[in-house]
Amino acid sequence: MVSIKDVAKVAGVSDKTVSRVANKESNVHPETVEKVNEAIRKLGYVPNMTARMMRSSRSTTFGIITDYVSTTPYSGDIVRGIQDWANENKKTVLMANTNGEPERESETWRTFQEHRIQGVLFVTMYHRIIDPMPNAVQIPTVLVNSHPSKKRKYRSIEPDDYRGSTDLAKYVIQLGHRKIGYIRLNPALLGAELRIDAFRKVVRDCGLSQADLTVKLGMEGPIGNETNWVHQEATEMLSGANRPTALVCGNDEMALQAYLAALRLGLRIPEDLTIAGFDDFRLISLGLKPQLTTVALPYYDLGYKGAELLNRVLRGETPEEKHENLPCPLVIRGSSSTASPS
Amino acid sequence: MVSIKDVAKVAGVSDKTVSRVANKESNVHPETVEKVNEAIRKLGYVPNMTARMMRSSRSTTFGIITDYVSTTPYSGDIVRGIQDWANENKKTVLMANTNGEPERESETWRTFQEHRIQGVLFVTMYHRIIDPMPNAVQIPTVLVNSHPSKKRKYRSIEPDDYRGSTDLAKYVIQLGHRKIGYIRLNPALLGAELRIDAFRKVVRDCGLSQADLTVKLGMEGPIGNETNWVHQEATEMLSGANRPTALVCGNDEMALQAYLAALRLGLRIPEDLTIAGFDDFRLISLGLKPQLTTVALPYYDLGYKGAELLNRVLRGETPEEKHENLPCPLVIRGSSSTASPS
DNA sequence: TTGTAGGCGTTATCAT
DNA sequence: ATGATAACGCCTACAA
Repeated sequence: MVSIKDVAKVAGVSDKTVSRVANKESNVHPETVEKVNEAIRKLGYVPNMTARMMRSSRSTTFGIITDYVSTTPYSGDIVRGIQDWANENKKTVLMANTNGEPERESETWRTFQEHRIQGVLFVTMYHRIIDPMPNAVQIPTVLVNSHPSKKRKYRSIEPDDYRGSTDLAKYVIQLGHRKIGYIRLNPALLGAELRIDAFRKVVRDCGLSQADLTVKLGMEGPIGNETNWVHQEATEMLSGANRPTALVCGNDEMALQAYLAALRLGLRIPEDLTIAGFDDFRLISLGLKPQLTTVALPYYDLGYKGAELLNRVLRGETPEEKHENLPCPLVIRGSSSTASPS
Repeated sequence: MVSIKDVAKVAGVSDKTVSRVANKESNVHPETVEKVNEAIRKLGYVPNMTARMMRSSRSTTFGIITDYVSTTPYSGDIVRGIQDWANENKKTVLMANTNGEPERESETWRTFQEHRIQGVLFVTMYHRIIDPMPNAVQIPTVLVNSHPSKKRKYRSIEPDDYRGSTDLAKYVIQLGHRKIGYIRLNPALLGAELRIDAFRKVVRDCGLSQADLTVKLGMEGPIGNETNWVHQEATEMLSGANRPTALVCGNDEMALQAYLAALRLGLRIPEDLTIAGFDDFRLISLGLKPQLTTVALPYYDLGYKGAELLNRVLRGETPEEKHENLPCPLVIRGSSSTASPS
């Protein structure tokens, strides 16, 4: 490989001068700069980050640890967000996936240490409580899309499920719906509780009785292999004479099930029934016809702002144990409309 | 940071000996190994890859370039496949995403050169023909999920759309269906042609007349912002007296549209109508009820075997311009059944 | 404005 | 089986 010395020889200057030019330092004679740059071009010299990093012991690499398995497709947007931030700020990104296996997680921490990484973004595919690496590792870390367990101190950046669900509830009630069905998310997810709590609170605050809100459990069991009651529950809920005029689902996958159930019962959406979901999984939310009203998960922003947060942490600008909450915007589409006067 | 010299001092040996132990070289006295390892443990020494790489100029890092935008969620599985292979083979993975922007692509090549990466996996989110980086870069590269344009020589690994579609066509015909509808993929996708060509050939080979196969275009326009005719076309196709008993769609997104259209027409699936898709986007294929028969895209394997192929290339074990095709397995689920005797 | 000396942490080479 | 010395490519510190 062509090194700084080769360039120096061709340009007829010292290697240090080449270094200066390569780093765009001031105090180099313009003519010299020109000369050196020409040599660089001629030889196709590309600086060696490895050497640069070693000498200055200043890394510009972030590590990403994910726990993806084949579920939760759009959570990959978190990584895109991180990469965009990294690209804009001249950082490089080293990535590893644990498949959720603790052994691979600790291997990864080790590898990242070996590479003298600046900091780590620990990305989970769904919103939950975690406790990364029991064995002490001292690389600065930010949790993305998860909340740290009490034991350790980590900064985190998370979606504001509670607020998003509040907005959705208010919207549905403002549409005039007074009989509302709600099919709950798997309780194993942190979002499940936040979303139903928020929804219940709004219902109460708006003066509706709890009887106007019918809540059913849609899924349960281990993530990725849950039992799914949604179609059945929705069918039952929508078959009664006193059926709800709006059916809210814990997420878009469940909304799809409810949607199918409604169509099979001959209900028109949104004229006869308003359906809404959560997550904005576009394969579903944009795939349905009419498209699905839903609360979007800010995956991309979680990544982008997570990287930003990590950067602030590295510069000592952020206190320990700081948690950021990112808004989950309500996306209104065709599956919801005002309650028809019945 | 604690270095090899610190360990040497504590263990009372030379730094080279520590190096030997760290690299598990033979010809070190067992007692010495023990002594050194204890010092390593005591000091928490972690080797510095940066320095190691510099000295031996042997990199163990693969670069991944993706062109993801927010569409095509499951293509992230390609990356998972790569990461799994990398993990199993002690490679590290540097990642960058171009968002499809050429400027970012060339920045990325540059960055990878700076990091003295071993090789690059160029991953596209959908199956298409590409021509990476017009400006010559000499890092060994394997294209994953795309086919090189004629101009340059690249190895590639791609899904066998043709074969997958052939299997699906045979299956549908074996079920006894004689009137078949087919809604085509956006012609901008490489898979579109492969899939319809294969389908047509099987129909011909099985002695059906072309009149028994009704082909409609389902989507067109720029990827990510296409015009969608599927629901409309499906409704039309299924409304006629002489309607098809099986409706095959270019992918699962389109199958969802067809599914909804069928339900709205009061058709039962699969009793009245067999529906099949392509891609196995599980949010849809497992979300529908009954679940969708489809041809799976081997995303994970593309990544895993792509990494494997790159590794072989790096070891000089693979000739130039070699293309691998990976099978797209037919996944039979509830949305398909034998044609009812009408 | 430019150059020299030295060292970052590791491994290659050659001795012992 | 172990060690001494040099070198990888770059940058820091200092000098000219």
